[in-house]
Amino acid sequence: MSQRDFVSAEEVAQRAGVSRSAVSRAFTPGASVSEATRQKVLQAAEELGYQVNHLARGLMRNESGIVCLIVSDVATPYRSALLRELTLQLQLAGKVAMLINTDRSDGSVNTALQQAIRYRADASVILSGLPDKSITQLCLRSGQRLVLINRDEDQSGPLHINLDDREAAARVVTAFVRAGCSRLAFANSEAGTPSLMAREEGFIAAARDHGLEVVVERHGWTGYEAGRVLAQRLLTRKERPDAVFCATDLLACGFMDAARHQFSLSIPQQLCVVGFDDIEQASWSSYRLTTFSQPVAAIAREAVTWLSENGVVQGKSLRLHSDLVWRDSVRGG
Amino acid sequence: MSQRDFVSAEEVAQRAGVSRSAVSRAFTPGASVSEATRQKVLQAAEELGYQVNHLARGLMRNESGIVCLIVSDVATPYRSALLRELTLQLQLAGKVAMLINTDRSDGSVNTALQQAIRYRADASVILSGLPDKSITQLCLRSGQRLVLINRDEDQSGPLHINLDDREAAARVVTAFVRAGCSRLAFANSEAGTPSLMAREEGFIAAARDHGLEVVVERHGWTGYEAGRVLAQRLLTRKERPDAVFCATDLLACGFMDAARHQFSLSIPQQLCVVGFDDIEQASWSSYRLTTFSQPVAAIAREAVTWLSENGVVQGKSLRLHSDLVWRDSVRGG
DNA sequence: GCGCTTATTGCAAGCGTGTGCAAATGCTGC
DNA sequence: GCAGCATTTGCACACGCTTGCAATAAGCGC
Repeated sequence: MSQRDFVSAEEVAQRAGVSRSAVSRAFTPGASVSEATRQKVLQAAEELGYQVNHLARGLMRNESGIVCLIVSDVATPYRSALLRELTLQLQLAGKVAMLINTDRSDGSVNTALQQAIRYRADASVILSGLPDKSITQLCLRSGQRLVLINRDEDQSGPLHINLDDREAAARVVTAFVRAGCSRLAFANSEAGTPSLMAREEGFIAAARDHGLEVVVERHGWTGYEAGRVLAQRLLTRKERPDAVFCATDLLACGFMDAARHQFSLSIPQQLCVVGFDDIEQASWSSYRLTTFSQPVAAIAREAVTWLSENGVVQGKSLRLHSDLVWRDSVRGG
Repeated sequence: MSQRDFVSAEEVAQRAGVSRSAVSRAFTPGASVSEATRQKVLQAAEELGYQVNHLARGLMRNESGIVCLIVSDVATPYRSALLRELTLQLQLAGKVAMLINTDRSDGSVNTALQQAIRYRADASVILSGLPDKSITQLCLRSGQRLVLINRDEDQSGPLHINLDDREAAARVVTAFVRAGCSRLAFANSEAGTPSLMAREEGFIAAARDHGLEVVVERHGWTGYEAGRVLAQRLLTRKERPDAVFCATDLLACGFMDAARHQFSLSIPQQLCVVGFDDIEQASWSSYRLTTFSQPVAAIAREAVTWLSENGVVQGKSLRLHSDLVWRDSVRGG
């Protein structure tokens, strides 16, 4: 262990010629200190470079100020956008984000939550995977709040934030039929996330309402490469689809690239494509993808306000709306 | 404040019928406990859902296990890739990442570092911006380690990790002349980051060695949109460049899209483009961009091993090599 | 059983902070 | 000057953990 020597409140107190409690109070909003000593303390602190020890404060207050963000595939555009928004909002609310990267194994979310408990995080936000019920129970019992984003699976304690995936999928169908498409396809990943499945099911159901069948393919883990493979599969069918809804923009990008460069199809003339997430790349002029925007800012805002409410809060379930942003990958926008 | 009630070592001790110290030792690798009591403790802990309080442990051990990652523009492909690698390596090393989002204002890195101090982070890794020397001094004096990635600016305490930007830039020049290009341009952002400037200067210098002039344009903050603007500026010159080195892949993507869709230029026939970072999009078939790979994994590994060495460490400066990955945006790869 | 060494155990102090409580200080009106 | 009050201040304990130290238990050769 290296030499660690942070300046403590004691030293500040001595320099300012006051008691240690005065120092503590000077850094506690709303505490009973005269302006005079407050200034003395603040100056001494400034000179010494004192910063309140949040480990100790957290220990006393039983409130660490830490919020744990549990997420896999951080490097993915949608995930990182949500992450940015969350950290931003958290900082604005005076909290700080602890980032835990999970892989796709079941246990990894559990260990992440245990880590959150060890650091006595005020709350955890889960963006990927699903923890065992026993662990969530432990969290709630310990007084740790939980936010589940796009994880469905209603439990009673946590805050659930979901999108209107099914309705969105229905809107895609009407867009496709309005564009004159009839051979619909859905390109999904094998991840089987609730929100992805909701899009798939919603799409199939809405198509059926229009008397249309849907060809579904699933492959890989919601990335660009998977999109290419799905294109390979779907575009080589004898009845080639003329409209495909991709569960994700990343899939859509891969799909479009394969469709154009490998199958020489022109979009939207020969093939209409819709994605989901509205990642930055969807707006790039090589894609100009029609897609649904994830209301990341709203999600983050809802999450942060809920978890910084004081008093005992109860879980609730929010369903946010995702706008269809029209670009050029569907005819007749 | 909500009801917070985590289970403490005391309760575990009671249930296991041992003293509180025994519990502590059972969770401390290498401590002196008999296997029998260790098992008793572990079982009781399991039953109660006990997790060691790392706030308290950090307070005692003077070592929080927290490493602070300070970064702006998290949602950017290169940044998020580096972030992923860092969090991964940190977790492997038994540390946990605290993520602080900075904006581009000068003070924001400073406040971020203060936050790091407040949580008594074992170390901070700075991916964006540059802290005031007074703050870095405070960190080092307090025994907090500092890693600066691609920030140049040699100070003595921290670990510096940089790339061979100048050499890389020189390699681009030779690639361009080998492709028969003669009207070189450099597309940069206004950010003025040391590494970006090193690429610019290296490029100009190497071009001069070949008797070539370079047209330089700078705009915006290293994003796709800025790339489009730069294309606008550079491709409307009477002497239109036939080879452009973009300081960043993101710039390059914007540049390529504008060049193709707006100026109807074909790449690499009429225009050669090289980027930097090797973000995922660079490999997408709409771009197939020749670029330099950032050795993110190596960067993260170096950073984490350095900051988890024990004993007092001294700063050092590492310069890593970035490979040129050849794709199709330059003739004659 | 005894003396010896060695592995375990419990006690208690301490890490840096917040906060209730009582003492002290300042202020007002007379 | 003094009583009466509101505001400030310091003391001391608590938070949950680690760890040095002394005490106890265990093991061993005789």
